[in-house]
Amino acid sequence: MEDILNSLNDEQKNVILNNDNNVLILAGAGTGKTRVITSKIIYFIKEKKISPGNILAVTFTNKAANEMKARVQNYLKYDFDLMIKTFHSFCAYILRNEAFLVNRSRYFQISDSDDSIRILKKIINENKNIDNKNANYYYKLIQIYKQNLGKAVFKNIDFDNFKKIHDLYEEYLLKSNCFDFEDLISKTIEIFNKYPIILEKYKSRFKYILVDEYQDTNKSQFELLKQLKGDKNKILVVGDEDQSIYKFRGADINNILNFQNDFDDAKIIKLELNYRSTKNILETANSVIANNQLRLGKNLYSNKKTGSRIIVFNAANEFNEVEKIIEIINQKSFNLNETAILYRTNNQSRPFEQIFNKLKIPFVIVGSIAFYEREEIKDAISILKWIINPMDRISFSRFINKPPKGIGEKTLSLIFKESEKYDYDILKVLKNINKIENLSRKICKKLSDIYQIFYQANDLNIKTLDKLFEYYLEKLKIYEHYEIIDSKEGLDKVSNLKELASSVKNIDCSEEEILNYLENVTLSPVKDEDKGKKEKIKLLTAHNAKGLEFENVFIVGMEEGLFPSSKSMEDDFEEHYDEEERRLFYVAITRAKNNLVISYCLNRNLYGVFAERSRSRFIDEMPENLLQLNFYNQNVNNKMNLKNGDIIKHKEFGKGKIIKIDIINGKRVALVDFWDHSCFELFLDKVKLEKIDD
DNA sequence: CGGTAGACAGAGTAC
DNA sequence: CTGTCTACCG
Repeated sequence: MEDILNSLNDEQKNVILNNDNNVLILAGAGTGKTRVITSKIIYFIKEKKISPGNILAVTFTNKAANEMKARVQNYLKYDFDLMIKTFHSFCAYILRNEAFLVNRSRYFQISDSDDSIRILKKIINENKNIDNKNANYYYKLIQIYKQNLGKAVFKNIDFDNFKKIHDLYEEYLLKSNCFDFEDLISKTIEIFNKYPIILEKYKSRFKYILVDEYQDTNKSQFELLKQLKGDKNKILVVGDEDQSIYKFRGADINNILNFQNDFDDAKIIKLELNYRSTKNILETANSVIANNQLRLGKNLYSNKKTGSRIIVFNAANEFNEVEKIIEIINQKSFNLNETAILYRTNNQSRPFEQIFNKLKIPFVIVGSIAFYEREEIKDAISILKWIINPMDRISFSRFINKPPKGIGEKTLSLIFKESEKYDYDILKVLKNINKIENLSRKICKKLSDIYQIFYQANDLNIKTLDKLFEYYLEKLKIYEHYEIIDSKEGLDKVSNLKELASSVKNIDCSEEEILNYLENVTLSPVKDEDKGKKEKIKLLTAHNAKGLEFENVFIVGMEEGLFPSSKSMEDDFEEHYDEEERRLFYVAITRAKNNLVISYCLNRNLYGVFAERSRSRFIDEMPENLLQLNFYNQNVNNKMNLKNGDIIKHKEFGKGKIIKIDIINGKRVALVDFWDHSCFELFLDKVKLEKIDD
């Protein structure tokens, strides 16, 4: 233990040695908070002789949880049951034990947002009398409603209409023996409220509750912590209000701002010594975030060198931006593996992918869970989900008609209706499929064939999950289904399915293992970053970059409307409307250890048309004396090198040919012969033209 | 029921 | 420009 304490600075030691209070550790970026939290756990176990089973540590990502677990176990050198989980997996754990109290079995499956939206689409289609809003809209409302534990918090919506859809959706989940993401939290709370004896069980078990990323907790997660926190146990939360960037999924920054009021004897300990970034980078970050009002306040300092200035440049458009970045990388000989490109929205990766591919520059898109969102992967997983939980309507609907065999909405409705006779067990419906009237002979035969596939699997005694996948994908003709689509796409899908199968070679086919696997896949799919360690540039969103660090960081697309995003600001027309976006920018800046480069485009293709952009307000908040500015303000039409004879497209006038380009009063004017109009003179700095190849 | 064409709307972050 | 929804036909 001495060695651990010695490796900590005074701020950090303070955390370890303070055990009498409920504590908020206000930990700035790069101040070693993971180290502190794991040291604390080790201290509890070794010095305070607290049994590992009495400690609960909650995080937001499985990655963080696993890291923490690994560090603690590595130090203590023996295996024990450490309850280090994400909010969602912790609640799933409780629900596996107590689900019957909310009318589910322990084999419940988790409906992800995609599944939930499918359910809502179905409901909307079947109830033509409801408001014609889309499924996404209702999904969002339902999540908010659940996060607020059933309090109607919305203004300006038809609550009765909403409630009707909500109730139908709940019924669907209930009959499917499923929970959605928010249910995991809210149903746990419901159980704790209804059955104090159950709550008491967990409350007395967890003597110490540690919470990571406290600034990201939402209303229901806060409520859950409040429930678990009794008179006798202590809570220690770690967070940074300046890194609260998950408002869109309900995170409430007030939880961290009000910690001292919410818990008695609460003490705040600040960690401000940053180990990550150069002084220049840190000072830039400090200046930017100082513009926020909603803060507890802290000022990071660094013992590292001053470092080079922050490069800020602009580019003609998003392709030019990529080219300039490549130039900088080459010029400065950045190590690709230590270089990250951060953007606000996922689709901004495109120009990078295109150009990197063309130039054979190795890259990886980090953190996209795209693999598990693919149609074919979800199909395959839905088969497993349905085996474990034969009530799961949404999973059943997903694979049953692939390849197409005439089983559509109508047949499904009949099957679901019939399932009422068997406690909603759809497998039993298939077993007795002949008993359904109004079902064509053909469909009946198909369904009973499918039943045979599932029935026979029992006799085969399949040992590992990959073999099980192979069996069903083969027998259900799903490989065939995708192979028949004679295109690259179909082949990609088959190879993705094979990849999925080979990723589960080591997983046993026991019910418990499969249950566990399905939960992991839904709550924390393995992300691409984990695969392969080859030298590659990382592409990722600023959100995904949280918690990571790189030698060299590029933050691109720093334009008004994009970063800060206009969408995000629509949500929030209050006083502090751009603060969340500023925090996100702050998170992005503080990822950089040594080199930081910021860029924006003068023009960007949106909806297929080039639109002029203006630079982000956040750029102007960076201290100019720390920057190396590289702006040019050449008009982009000039940059396009328009010349006589070029074919261009104008938004209003359509296509035309440039007859000549003149300079009038210092401005470039093009005379264009439009195909559908006569000739016009256009000031090139005023109009938006798109050059066309033909 | 399934496939497709053509209209239409729509760019945001994710457990 | 791209993905999604709708309407219609086989």
